[in-house]
Parts: sequence; structure tokens; C-alpha cells
Amino acid sequence: MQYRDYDFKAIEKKWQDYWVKNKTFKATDFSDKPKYYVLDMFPYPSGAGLHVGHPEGYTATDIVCRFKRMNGFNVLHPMGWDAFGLPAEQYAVETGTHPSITTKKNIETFKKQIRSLGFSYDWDRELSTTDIEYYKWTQWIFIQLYRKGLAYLDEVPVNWCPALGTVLANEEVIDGKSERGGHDVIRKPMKQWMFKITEYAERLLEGLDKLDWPDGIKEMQRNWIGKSIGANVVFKVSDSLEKIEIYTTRPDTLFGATYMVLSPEHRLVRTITTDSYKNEVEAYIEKSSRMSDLDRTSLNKEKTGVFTGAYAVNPVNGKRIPVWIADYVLVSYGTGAIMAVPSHDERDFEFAKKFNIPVFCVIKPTEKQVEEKNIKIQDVLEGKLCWFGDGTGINSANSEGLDINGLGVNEAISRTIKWLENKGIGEGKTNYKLRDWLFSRQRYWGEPFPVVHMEDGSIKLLSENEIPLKLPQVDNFKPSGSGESPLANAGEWLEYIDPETGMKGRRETNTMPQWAGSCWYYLRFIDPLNKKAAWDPKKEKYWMPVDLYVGGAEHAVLHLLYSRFWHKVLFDLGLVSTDEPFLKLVNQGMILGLSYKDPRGALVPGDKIEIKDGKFYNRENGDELIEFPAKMSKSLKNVVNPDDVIKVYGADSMRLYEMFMGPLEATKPWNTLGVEGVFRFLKKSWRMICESEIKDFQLNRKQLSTLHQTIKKVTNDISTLNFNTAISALMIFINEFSKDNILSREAAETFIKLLSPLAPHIAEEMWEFLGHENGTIVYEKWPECKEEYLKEDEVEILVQISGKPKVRIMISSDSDEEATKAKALENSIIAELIKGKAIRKIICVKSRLVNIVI
RNA sequence: GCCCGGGUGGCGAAAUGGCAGACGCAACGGACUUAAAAUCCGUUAUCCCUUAUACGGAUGUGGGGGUUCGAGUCCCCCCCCGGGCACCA
Repeated sequence: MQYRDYDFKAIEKKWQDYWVKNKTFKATDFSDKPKYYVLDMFPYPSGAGLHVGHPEGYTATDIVCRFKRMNGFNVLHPMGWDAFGLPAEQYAVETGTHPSITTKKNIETFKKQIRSLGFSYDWDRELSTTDIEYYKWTQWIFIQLYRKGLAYLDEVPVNWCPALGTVLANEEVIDGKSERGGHDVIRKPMKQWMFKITEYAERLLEGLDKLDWPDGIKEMQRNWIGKSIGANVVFKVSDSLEKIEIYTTRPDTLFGATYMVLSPEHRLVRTITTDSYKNEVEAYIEKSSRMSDLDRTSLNKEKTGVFTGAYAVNPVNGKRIPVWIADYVLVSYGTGAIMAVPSHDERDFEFAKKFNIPVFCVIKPTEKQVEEKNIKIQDVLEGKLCWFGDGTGINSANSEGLDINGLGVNEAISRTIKWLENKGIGEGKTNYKLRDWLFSRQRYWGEPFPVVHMEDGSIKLLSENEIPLKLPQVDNFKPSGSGESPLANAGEWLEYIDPETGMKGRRETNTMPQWAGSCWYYLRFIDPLNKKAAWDPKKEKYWMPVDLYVGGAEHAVLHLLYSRFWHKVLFDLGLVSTDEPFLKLVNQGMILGLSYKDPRGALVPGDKIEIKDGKFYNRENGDELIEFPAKMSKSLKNVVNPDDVIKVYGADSMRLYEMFMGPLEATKPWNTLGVEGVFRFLKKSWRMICESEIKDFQLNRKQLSTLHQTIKKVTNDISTLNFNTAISALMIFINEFSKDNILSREAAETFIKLLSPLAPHIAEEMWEFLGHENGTIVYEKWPECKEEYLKEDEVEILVQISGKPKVRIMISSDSDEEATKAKALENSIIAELIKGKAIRKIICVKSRLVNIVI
């Protein structure tokens, strides 16, 4: 073959066409090879197209896939579209364009862009959550969950915006106002579909332990689930038959309870409030119901509350304590009521101080902690200071057999619970912060629920042969005005007549949230064309679980928790074979854009920058600016479009730069100048292969060592996803081997193979250039590192005197400790430096250093 | 406030407790060229000593302490940046 320039445009087109034509990356079901399932978080195909953040994770997974194929794995690497959702619907409201048209167009753009990067997806498995053949099975899964008793309708508050006449998603409400227009948003109760994810709280928590996920993400899920262990305790209401049950994690502080608090929504509030306090209580309830959650829970908010006039009896000591209502107690957690122990709970302490409620200390801090925290123990004992650290019980005994004085916190808790249980007035109780999952949206562009509201008020679940329930064509995508979804205007579509009983009904007009489609797409990829089932269980058993899942950390809780929940339900139903879907999870870091900030720290958009003498100025007011990485955004004009990079440098350079910037997980700033460097490296590689004389000859010791060190480094680094250092190893190799204009075939072929997962187009072309005329490098065997070549005859070691580096000497690489020491001591410079000094000791690290301590 | 990340040259970054700054960018100098691009070679942490870019010495991984023959790496305290959670009793 004739030498040509590195014409990346022609090369990349040629091989992308070749891969598509030959279905090079087709994953075969039931191959004898070990399977490896690599999944990217599939994108929402927006109108803006890809930005440089998308290809980061996709490049990483692509490299792993190609590496695994060369190591003999049968790789499943699919791509699809999470295409239901708000932007297409909002565009429809504004322009009247049907969301399916927008979606189709955006998918085409995304697909073209993704293909231009040469990713090795099996495109035969492509899917979109909006395909009727896909959402049929999303509805089918809903049916399974419903039948298992995990779906229910409940009247819960939604974000209702009267000015816009619509319901908003949480994400569209910013500081209690609508994102668009800044109108007030209130909480309005509406019938909503809920999932009992709380039934799976414990298993979702336990399951985390065995997952190979970033600790941060696991911790976020743990916090979200929010398990706490404590007790429910029943307090009698004084002069009444009513009882108030409270939840506490600190039953050991029961003797310190000086008041109680009910949340304003607690069902007993009106019952127990005495006549003289009615007006105040009603006013308070009314006031807090109008407040948004944000207002109620915002920081630094001073505590508020009112007394109900009622008293309760503390069951451990019979003391009468006042019952208050306050919005710092949430109705949705625990029992919606607490016992307040101001002496040992900061919130209660704050409240008690404000309303002059007594503080009664029941835990004496340990000496050690008093010292550490630098507090006066007397202040705690007198109730002047709130103490929530360790300590021992005081003032905590009654005549009915409970005595926890002198006990530590843990022991006191278990004793108290035992006592409460014996008396029948309380029990050990575990609570979770996790709430049931609100699953319906008042939207058009989502999966319709396979549900009908019948005339008689009953709810009918469609049967499996009544799905797919197709989303109807409508002309008007505007909200219905009643707070219902645009589907409420869908006319005939709404009407339903039961085929068996003839009873009339109206279809559910809510649609499912965007999470629905992404909850199970990894399962459909296994068997995307199956018409009879969501997936074939045999294929599921072969491919699952996902071995590597890569995506952004913004899905840490929601998507990843929801899909784990569905997966566990499917597992319980015997529909999948593993109880966790994603074995290993990696979050790629955010890529920031180059931005500029002025002396006041304000960011200045990219089009207002003027560069003079290597310094940056604001064109408008002459302020000197400093370069500063910031999140890419339209307004800052710092968004980098991959297409532009590919046009100038090619897809291989784009891929390489994305990986060379730094560790995959790190947040890092994009700098287009950096692409120049990897582009040069590829050009250099190209010249080394295509301009050198390639011959078969035996490499010398030094070259063999470099070659095998490179194999070892690249192999390890790709396995551990440290692509940046793998690339630098290949650069070192090139710097070494491109010095000569004659190259051994062995070195050349090994290099191309090592490069091929990272920069596949150029690798294919060079592979072909070397005479592999028909075929692809994709399934060539990955080079093997032979340890015996790594060893060099001589190694350089450092000789230090008292830890200070002095000289470097060459020694035979198999010198033992004694020989190494002797060599070091006989060196003339060392001998001079230690002359006349006593050697205290000598530390010797084999093949590394000798440290002579004097 | 709490929980995770992170802080290393002008910049992106490397470093199983063992020579800090590999690799790359930028900058500077040189070669090639009529010239430019491309390419190649070299220099590039700070300070001191010095006729000096030699030789030599000291300092240096956010700050302060500690462990160790030896610390970017381990331990304690503090500061700053990014992300998440936020009255969950």
C-alpha cells in the first residue's frame, strides 16, 4: 500500500461505513465466550444536540468494550433514547408541532453525532422509550406492579400554578415560584398514582453493600432512604381518652421530655385543642398550610408554634407536659408527633428557649467529651446548654421498675424499649425517610397508564391483551386548565366500555414520569425485538447483570434508586434472575467550559472577551479578566460542540482528548488547545507506521522492555479506567520508537493493537496498511505482557544520606540487600560524605534506594 | 449545619510510604524553509551562591502540628473550592 497523509476524514468515514455494513459489533446471544454487558446512561435527545459532556462517558465505555472484545469477551453494548419528556412537549405547546416529530428529528441528529465518534454499539438493538413496541412493555410492567399491590391512588399535594393553569414538576418550581414567569405555586391535593417503594426500603439499603459503586453515590442513596432506629411511645392526653403516639430515636431521654409537639396536620390537633386556644390553633394551621415546603423547611427560620391548651402525661414519670403544634414537626415522618427533649435536642432546645419551656437535663456528659468540646458541665446540668453527645443517665428512674441512671446511651435505649414493651406503651421501631414514589404526571408526552376509572368508582386495570394503550393524537397540547393532563381533552380516546360487563369508564389521563422508560431499558436491550414478551428469560439469564454502567452523577438517587426498585420487584416476581441490575457503576465527571470572570467575580460571556498580550479583557468596560472554568451554558457562550472538534481534528483526536484530559471521574475544564496535542500524537503514530521501514527483526533488550512495559501499563490502565495514563504510556512508546526510521513488525503491530480501543479508526487503517487487507482489528487478540522482558540488567538506585538524595548509581538488578549496601558505601562521593561519621543505620529498598542514616 | 469529592508548575495532570512535576498544552530558543504552516531538537518550579542557564546549596504538593530513616501519600487540627442533603425527632 502506498503511503498517504493522515487523512482522518476519509479514514473515519471508511471504517464507520465498514463497521455498519459488516455489523462488526453485533452481540450474539448465547455465545460460548464469557459475556460482558456495558451500558451507557441513554440520553434525552434534545434539540441542541450533543455537547462534549456526552461523549466522555460514551468514549470510556467504548474503549472498555473494544478492549474486552480483544480479550475474548462477547460484549453487549447498546444505545437508545430516553425520549419522553417535557422539552418536546413544551415545544409542542409553543409551536403546535407534535412531540413525536420533534423527537424523531432530535434522535436523528443525536444518532448521526454519536455515529461520527465511531462508538461500537450494536445498532440492531436501538430503542426509544417512545416506541409503541417499547412502552407497551412499560405498561406491562406497571400491570405487574399493580397486581403485586405496589401501585395505589392517593390524594396528594402537587405543585399547582393557578396563573399558568397547570401542574408543575418539582424541577420547574424554583423557590416557590414557577420557573417560567415567576408565578406563585401552591400545593393542591390531587389524585395521584403512587408506588410503594417504601416496602423495599430495607432491601434497597442492604443491596448497596455488595455493589461496586462509588462510595459517594451509595452514601447518597443511604441518606435518601434514611434509616433510623428508635421507638414509638404512647402518651396519654390528660383529662381525655385520646392517646398520642410519638417516634423517637432517643427513648433514653424520655425523662427529659418537657413538652410535646404535633405537626399542624396531625389528625388529633382539633380534637385535643381546648376552646380557649382554638382561634390561635386554627390560624396557625391555616398559615402553615399556605406555606410551601420550601418556606417551611428553609434554613435559619425561626421556630414557630402555638400551644393547644392540652396536656399529655409522660409515661415514665407521670408528669403533665404541654402539647404544642409547630411546623418543625413533619406529618409525613414517623407518627407526625414528637416528645420534645430540649436538654438533648438542638431543635427542641431552640423552641423551648423561645417559648420559655423548662429544660431538664437527664444525661451527664462524659468527662472526655466535656474537655474536647470545651464546655462547662454545670451549664448542661442546669439546662443552659443543649447536650447531644455521649454521656450517662441521670434523673432517670421511676418507681415502676425503670432505672437507667448511670447507663450509657445505647444500654439506656435498649433498657427503656424493653420496659415500654413490657408495659405495652411502646415498642422498638425503625423508620425511613424514604417516601412512596409519586408516579403520575399531568402531561401529554409520556406513557399512558393502562388503567380505567369505571362509572361505579372502581378502578379497572387493563388486561395484558389490551395493551399497548396508544397515546392518542391530539391537536392541542396545552394543559386542560383543570389541572389535568392534556389527555383530558382527548375526546373519544377517554371513553371505555368494559368488553365483559359493558360498564362505561374513563381512561386515566395522567401519564407516567420520564423515569418509567429508563427504569428497565437495560432489560429490553437484551431482547429488543421480542413481540411476545418484554424479554426472553433465557437471554436475560445469559446477559444480566450489567457489568459496567457509566453515566452522570446527577442520577445518583432518582434513576438509580427507581430502577433498583423495579428490578427487585421483577426479581420477586421471578422475571429476572439477579436482584441488583448494575454491578459496577462509574460516574464520569463534568466537563467545564473556559470562562472568564471580572475583578468582582462575575462571569463574563465568551463573546465579550478581548485578548491582548496574552491577557483577557472585557470588551465593554476594559476590566481585566481571569480565566476560570465554569459549567457550560448557552448564556456564557462557552459550550463546545463535538462536531466542530471532529471537523478540525477528527473523531479519534476527539476521543483521545476526552480521555487524556484527566481521570474519568474528575470535573475538568475543556481546552481546545489540548486537542492539538493528541492530534500531533496521532499524526506521529501515523508517520511512524507508514513512513518507517517495517521489517521482521529481533528487538534488543531495551526495546523489548519498553514494549512490554507499555503493554502492561496500557492493559492495567484500561482495566481500571485510567485512560489518561494509558494514553501517556503510548506517547512514551512513540517518543522512544519513532527515533529510528526502521521499525520491527512486532512493535508496530503491538502498538496498533494497544491504540485501537482508544483511537479505532486510525488503528484499523494502519492495521490494513501493514498488510491485513481483509478484516478488522476489532477481534484481534490483545497483546500479552511477558514479565521476563520487563526485567532490565541494571537498575539505577538512589543513595540518600539521612533522607537527602545524594547520588544515583547503577547496580545489577538482582543485587541483594548486602551487595546493594556495599555498592552504595563504596561510591566515592558517598564515601567522602560519610567520612569520619558514625553510621546509625542503613535502610535498603530493593532496586530502589539506599538510605544511610548518620 | 451534616455527608461526599477535591486543593501539586503559567495551564490539564502523573507519582505500591522511597529521586515530586511522568505525559501533554502554553511559552522561549534553535534547525528546516525565500517565507509561513507542518515537522524536528533544546530550555522552562522558586530562591541562594556565582563572571554563570556550570558546580554546589536551600526551599517547594492549601496552612499548622505529628508519626517515620524517609510524607503529595499515613494521623490530628484548620482554611478554601465543587457537589449532594437539609428541622426526618
